[in-house]
Amino acid sequence: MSERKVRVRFAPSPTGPLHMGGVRTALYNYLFAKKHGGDFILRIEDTDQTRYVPGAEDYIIQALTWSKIIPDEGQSVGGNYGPYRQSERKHLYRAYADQLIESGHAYYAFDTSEDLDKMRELAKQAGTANWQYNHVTRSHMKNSITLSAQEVQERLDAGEPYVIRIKLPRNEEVKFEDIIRGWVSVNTNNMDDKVLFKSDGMPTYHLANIVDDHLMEITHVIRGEEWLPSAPLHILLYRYLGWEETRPQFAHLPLLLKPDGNGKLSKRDGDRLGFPVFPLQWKDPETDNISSGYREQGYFSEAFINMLAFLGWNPGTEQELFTMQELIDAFTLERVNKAGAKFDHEKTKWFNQQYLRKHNDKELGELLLPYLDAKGIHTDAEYAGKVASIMKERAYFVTDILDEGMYFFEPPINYDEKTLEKKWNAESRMHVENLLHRFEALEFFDSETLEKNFKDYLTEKETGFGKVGPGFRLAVTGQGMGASMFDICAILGKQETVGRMRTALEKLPA
RNA sequence: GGCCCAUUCGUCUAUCGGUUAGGACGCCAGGUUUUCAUCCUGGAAAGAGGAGUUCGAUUCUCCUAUGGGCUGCCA
Repeated sequence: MSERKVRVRFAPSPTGPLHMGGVRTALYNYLFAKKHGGDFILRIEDTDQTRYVPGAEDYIIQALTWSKIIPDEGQSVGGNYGPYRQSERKHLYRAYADQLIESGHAYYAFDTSEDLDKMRELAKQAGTANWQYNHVTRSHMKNSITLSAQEVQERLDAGEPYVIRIKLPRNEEVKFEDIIRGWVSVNTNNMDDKVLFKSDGMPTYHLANIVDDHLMEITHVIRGEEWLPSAPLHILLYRYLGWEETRPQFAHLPLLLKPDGNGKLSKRDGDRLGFPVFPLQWKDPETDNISSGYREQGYFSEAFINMLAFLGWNPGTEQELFTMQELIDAFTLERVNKAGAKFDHEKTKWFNQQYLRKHNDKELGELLLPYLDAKGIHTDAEYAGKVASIMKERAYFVTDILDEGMYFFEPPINYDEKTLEKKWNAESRMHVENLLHRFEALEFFDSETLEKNFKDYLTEKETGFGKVGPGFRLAVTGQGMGASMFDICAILGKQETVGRMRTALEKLPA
């Protein structure tokens, strides 16, 4: 057992915006690293130049920054194991592919993509299993196993395109112990001779991944379940490269599933079911299509992260609200589930509501200012904070406070029609008029005074709340429901309140 | 099709052989509230099916079913 410092990496491919499943993978890596006093490394796996999407790498960094998953090493922060972008490490990989050829664990293959497509098509038409380049079929293909050494050399010298494939042994059981899943075993007869080095001079994921993890001294590979089938190949690569001693341990995470039906959560599901699948908004550089993001939808990153942490992991206690530090302290890979987790948007909203309540009124007031500003309303954080203090208990998002409480910031322009129809009549009109006069005479305009005064009025008139309240609310807020009228009036202040009552008496039908 | 992985309330999950199978979201009912929301109380709701091991299986093994992943010179 080595005493190596824990080093993990998150290795996304910049082929588009990072989706929430990717953020969770990054999060688990981060939590594991911090829990063990280790390093969290961000490595960009851009070996497929055809799928490169401009802006994707920047998006990944911004998404992690917003999520407060901060890399210790990476292209943007530096480190002693760089570069951290595989396209800039291109020169490193070839030597390892050559090493594998020399040791007999890899070979040149000259078959073109078209050749292979044809083979697959033929197999499909014959109704047989998928065609694979493996220990059986390789003896019928153009490669350095079937061709003479001289012909191979001639083709190489002539600059003919080729790839380098791993040469898998026959009928060998490859076993490894996954931290989350336990022992996993695959027979090499069921695996194929994967391409390690492409004809464009770039390594494939398989080679680059192993080489980089080794060179960067990665101790634990924590990645999605979609990699489980190729893990045995990676095990073999470590063995053939002579790196078994320092081979990282593997942990394959369960997938995030769509809320309804089954299958991996995808961008489409978010559009279809009305929730974001991306942490940040993303504008597709080609189509200009916009995909919504949690940040733009008004989620606190802490709520988003807390929710993600619980999708596939739990601490075994009944605590559900965790700060990042608490997550770090509580996290263990052993408590990660094996089965995929369906995403639940309702629970996500609930998490946000919980975090909303954790903020004090002043903080909420400050958070409201930019939204108010956007509406052309200029006020101060203190006033917005007062509004937040009585509106926050009915809000899931900061913006709910405005959606349901715009009347705090501007007088009602329209009055709720239903309430107008049902509750506004000669009697309620008279009550508002009477209240107006009483309120005008008040010296103090706090909630308690107003309530007492209002109730005294009810007693005097020998009437009930139901006869007076709705009309009063309508006159001041234009709404039929909402927070305590006394709180509302106290915040609006005497002048504004009586002014609105007066306006209502003028504007509303007699 | 083949290989691999998985399977507890609608959803996220607890349980590491013996529990009235617990919690949370959501849902329903009642209470509080002038109203809405909050809050409080209560309720409905689960071990895929079948064998085996065991004094005893949700828990261990096997089979079946179902679901998922992979099966590219993509990651």
